[in-house]
Amino acid sequence: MQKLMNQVQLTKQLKVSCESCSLSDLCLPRGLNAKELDVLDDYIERPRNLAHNVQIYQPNDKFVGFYAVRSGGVKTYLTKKTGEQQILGFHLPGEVFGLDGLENSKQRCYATTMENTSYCILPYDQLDQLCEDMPELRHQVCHLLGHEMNCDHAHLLLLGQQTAHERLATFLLSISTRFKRRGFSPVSFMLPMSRHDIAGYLGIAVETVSRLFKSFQEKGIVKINRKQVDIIDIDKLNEMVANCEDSGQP
Amino acid sequence: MQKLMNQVQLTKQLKVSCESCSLSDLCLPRGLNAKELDVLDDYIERPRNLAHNVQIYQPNDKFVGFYAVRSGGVKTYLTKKTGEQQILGFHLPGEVFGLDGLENSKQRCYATTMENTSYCILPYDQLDQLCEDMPELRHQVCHLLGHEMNCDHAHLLLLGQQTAHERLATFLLSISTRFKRRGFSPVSFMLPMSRHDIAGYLGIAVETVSRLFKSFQEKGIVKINRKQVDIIDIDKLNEMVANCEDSGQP
DNA sequence: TATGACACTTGATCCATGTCATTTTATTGA
DNA sequence: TCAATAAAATGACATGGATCAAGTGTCATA
Repeated sequence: MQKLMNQVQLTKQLKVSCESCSLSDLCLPRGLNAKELDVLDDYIERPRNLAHNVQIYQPNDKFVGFYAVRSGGVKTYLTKKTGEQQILGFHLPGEVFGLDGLENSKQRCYATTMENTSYCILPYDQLDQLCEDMPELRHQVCHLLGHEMNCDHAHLLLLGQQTAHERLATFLLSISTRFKRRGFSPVSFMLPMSRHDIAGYLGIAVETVSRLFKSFQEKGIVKINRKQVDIIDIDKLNEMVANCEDSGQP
Repeated sequence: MQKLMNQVQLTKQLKVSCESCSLSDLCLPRGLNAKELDVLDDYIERPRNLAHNVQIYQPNDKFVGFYAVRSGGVKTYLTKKTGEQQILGFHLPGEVFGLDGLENSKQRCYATTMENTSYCILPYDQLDQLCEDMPELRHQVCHLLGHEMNCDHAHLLLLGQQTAHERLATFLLSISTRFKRRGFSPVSFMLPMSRHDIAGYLGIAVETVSRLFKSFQEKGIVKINRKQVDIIDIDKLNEMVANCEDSGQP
């Protein structure tokens, strides 16, 4: 019996369809009906596995399609000639990246794994074709693009107007929210990225990240042990960012 | 004869079709054939005129579609509760804005005119419908979205990794390029935005903008008179930003 | 041509972060 | 188990821009 179960699970894993993927309702297929999902499914290039710190693409690489993270984590970034990286985004399981290739069918930034990572590819030509007959998919793609854009805008506000304290608090809350979304604890998690990458995302120095983590800890807001984060006082974090974005709500 | 000419011109102006618009090959219709253009044309809401400093939309307003600037200039921005504005983009004639509404059919940022401005609206529902039968339009929309995204990414690099000098140089070169694109002088132009807005875009203080303009002028790079900019030494400007983005090219 | 109102400039001062140097801690691999 | 290496933390110091506080110029309106 146990053996049979394993067999079934193995088959499912081998198929790795969107339908069987636990992340599908966080990912691009969200909102599609079973039939639509089935069509889309046929075109998806099934998960590839990469080790830690492997480059997935770089500027001028041909744009093949959207990438969906299944496990692990990916960072996208631009660099200065002097080497500094500006991290554009961290991409966790269920999230999509690679949209920067849409403008000219060439990638514009770098994408690199932050740990052992598996991902799917949604080839753009097929996706585009499917959009012709599937309004729902079209909307889903636009929703996704709009979402990315709004994330970038929030990131611009962070880099342009927030203090280092506010930036780190915003960052922790963002990661927390995303763990929660996947059904994990929003107050106790393992960061997938290095201090260096956090600094690159927040536009501050690594040393500042270290010092701020220490300061947050001393204030009893979080407990940090290397990459393990435990949020002790999430209200305090929310308070810290209360003035940061004015969404027009009261 | 003269009278007839005027009559013809008047008719064309009244119609204000994309076909007759001098900006159409910079704008969304770029790349569409005459027939496609004609179909699109029917759906476009014809130019509206607004005075200086008028709000076009704000967060939570219903998303109606894309906006195309015909004349004047528009800024889009987010604000902190304390009032600071992070300018997300300046939108000059021929450029499109309002894409932030794609995520949830609600605008997420503010859009305000910077001078007397006229613009067209491309209603989203119709645009989406047209995309079904017009692959070229679909590609054009994706191209546009990709472009916006890449602009935001360059802006992130600017805010996260560049010095104030580099930021201002990058900004001047960007405006210069966009004037050139429209067929105007790339070295002598009138800025449509205030010092305050430049500061908000670059993530620095107004005072710093003033001092940097002065410093650039003393170095013989530009001549600034209020909003009138004359670029004296564009090579120097390019030099200043040479290390800023590494596009992977040699 | 006076009178605000506002945008911009300039100067003086301060401080939040960056930079550089060193130590500590974790990780890897022989 | 012990280097060897890399990542993170810490300390001392420097500084690019922010902030605050006057000024000056410009434009609109009466």
